[in-house]
Amino acid sequence: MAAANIKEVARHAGVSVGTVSNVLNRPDTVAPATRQRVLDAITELGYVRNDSARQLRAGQSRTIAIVVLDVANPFFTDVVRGAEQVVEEAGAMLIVCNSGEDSARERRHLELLEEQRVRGVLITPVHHGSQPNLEKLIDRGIPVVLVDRGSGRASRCSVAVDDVLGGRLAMDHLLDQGHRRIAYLGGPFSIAQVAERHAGAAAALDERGDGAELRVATTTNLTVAAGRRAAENLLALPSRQRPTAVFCANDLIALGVLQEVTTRGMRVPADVAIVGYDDIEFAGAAAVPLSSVRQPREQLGRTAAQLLLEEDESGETHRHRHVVFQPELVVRRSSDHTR
Amino acid sequence: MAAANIKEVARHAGVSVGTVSNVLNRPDTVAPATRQRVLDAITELGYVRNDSARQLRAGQSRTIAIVVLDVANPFFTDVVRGAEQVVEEAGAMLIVCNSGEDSARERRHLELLEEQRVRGVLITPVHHGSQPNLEKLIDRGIPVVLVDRGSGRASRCSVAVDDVLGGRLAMDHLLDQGHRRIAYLGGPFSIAQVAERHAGAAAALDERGDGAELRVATTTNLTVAAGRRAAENLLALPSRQRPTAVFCANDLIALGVLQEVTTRGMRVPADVAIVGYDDIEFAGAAAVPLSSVRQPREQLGRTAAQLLLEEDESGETHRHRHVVFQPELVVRRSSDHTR
DNA sequence: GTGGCTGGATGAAACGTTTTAAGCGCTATA
DNA sequence: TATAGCGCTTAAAACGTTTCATCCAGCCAC
Repeated sequence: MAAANIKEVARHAGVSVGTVSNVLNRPDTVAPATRQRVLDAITELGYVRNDSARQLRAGQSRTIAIVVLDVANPFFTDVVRGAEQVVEEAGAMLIVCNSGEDSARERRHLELLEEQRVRGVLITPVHHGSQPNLEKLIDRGIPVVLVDRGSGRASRCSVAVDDVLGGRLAMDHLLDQGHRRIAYLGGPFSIAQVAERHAGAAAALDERGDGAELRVATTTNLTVAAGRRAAENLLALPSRQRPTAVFCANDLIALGVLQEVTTRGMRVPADVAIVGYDDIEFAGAAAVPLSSVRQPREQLGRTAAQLLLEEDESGETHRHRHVVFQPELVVRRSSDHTR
Repeated sequence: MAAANIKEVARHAGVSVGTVSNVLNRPDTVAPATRQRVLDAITELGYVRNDSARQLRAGQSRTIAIVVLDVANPFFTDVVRGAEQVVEEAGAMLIVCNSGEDSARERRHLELLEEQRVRGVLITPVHHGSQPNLEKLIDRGIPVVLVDRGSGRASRCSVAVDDVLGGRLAMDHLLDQGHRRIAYLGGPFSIAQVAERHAGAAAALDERGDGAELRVATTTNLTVAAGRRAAENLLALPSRQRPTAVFCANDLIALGVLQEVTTRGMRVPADVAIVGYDDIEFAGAAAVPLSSVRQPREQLGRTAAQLLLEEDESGETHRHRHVVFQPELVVRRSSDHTR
């Protein structure tokens, strides 16, 4: 069956195209009898609106995009679910794009999204600095909301969790536990979260000033495998230099470290204590339940989507907002042997 | 800056619209000097193609959709990553839709996708039976590939892992370990995988015929929380009836069971052995490393996307194919105390 | 000098909607 | 009997591309 268009429907129902369009978009402006005839024709022909034509005419699509660093990271999947709720309530559609922490892919996605004239973009950018393609979207008047990045920039809204505070919480806890040789694992530092969590940890350590030291081991990305590799190097150190505690930039890294440590027959937390970040669902179910810094993930997504819709509706009068949530430390056995 | 269109670019470069279009789509058919002038105009005006108009004219979009049961399930995120690779190589774009195991949402998504005239759809349907919206897509000539569902249907391609075999592997293993009271946890049974894994387990048990029994506990969905709830009920049974082993329809359920069992101070595998399904990344890192049936997830996604592109290109001459992969049992401590 | 060919550019049609001004047949009011 | 207003429908323009038939100038072969 060839795809029927509005014209055929009109012919079939013995009305004009305009009327069919009205039935579709403002049903109450057309007489009941006519409306029914049109609806019958629609079902009979199996007519389905052509969204391209619609969008072309409207100049804008009804889809909102979210560009995340990693679709397979439970942190982002939860953010996506939160955003989804809000977007669907608003009758729009959310499409998920995966930059994979690769800024070339991110650029490609943004280009395509601009071509598609999406209604708005939620994004956790790969790099902190300004992204030309992102600026271009904004110039074009497409609302952009930064997710999980507290930008003070005036040109866009943002939602974020205070990563510096999160780093502090983790570090204070480890210091309280008596650790003095501590490592921070994560990377690349071009990812703002990685840098800020570190900054918080470093600041907390400085303020204590009790001679504890913080060693940094940079990873190439934030996956379980990367965590394992980083742990290998750390554990190879002579025991006098080896850190007694590790603070990881996210839970995937932390799980990798945990795997490597136990594989080598060392004990957590006795030999090495571990604190992760994100408190993903699997953290509590890990071999040794993982201490982690919890973030309100779904709420992050919901709020981001709300800000976006708000901006889209209010247009010129919109004032950009920056919402910052507070993280919370969840202590489990991986950093506290009394549990 | 107002969105410049091709007409303005043409005026700016002193050529016709047709020429600009040629520069964009067949650069070699236009004289180098002219081409350069056009390109300059494009960058100067910040021109970006309007995809709606393009699609309208072309009658088809360049996006391919994948509709999954749960974006937060690591099984599907890996399938998505596999599909993504292939789709992007082909210069198309993959959009991810989440049905959330809800058939109304699935329908809504399919409607929108049809309106968008997507180039093809990869889908793990919520229900096994025929989905009218899916049939409609196929009628319209849009290729559909079933993912993780071995449909013998002639009207579409499919990729799947042999779930019956997977169920067998798990059950044979548990029987080998000496278990005689075994439970199967999962649901709803309207999800084909849930039903087939059970069927495999039941068949294996029948063939042995050594008086072992299989109790079924149905869950409302396939999440960690559901696993926990189901485990609560099982563990409340008097110890003479309580199963000594649990085979779970997926790893999320299994992790939930594991959490509940350990929370109650019982031991895995001594008191209850557990086997999961999917072998997600977190299975090996669980409190008690989880035995699980492994599936080639990324390959599933890649193959599905390949079949789709193949069908899209070959058109009428295409013959539908059904690719079935073999699962593999990974035994870890949760079902084998000797490890 | 004519005819044909070629590389390059053009103009117009077409894709399927939505929107807007205008038209039509009525009834109610003056 | 005009006139205004109302409810419904229509025709046509517009959205921004791509494509295709056409055209033109220059060149070569005869």
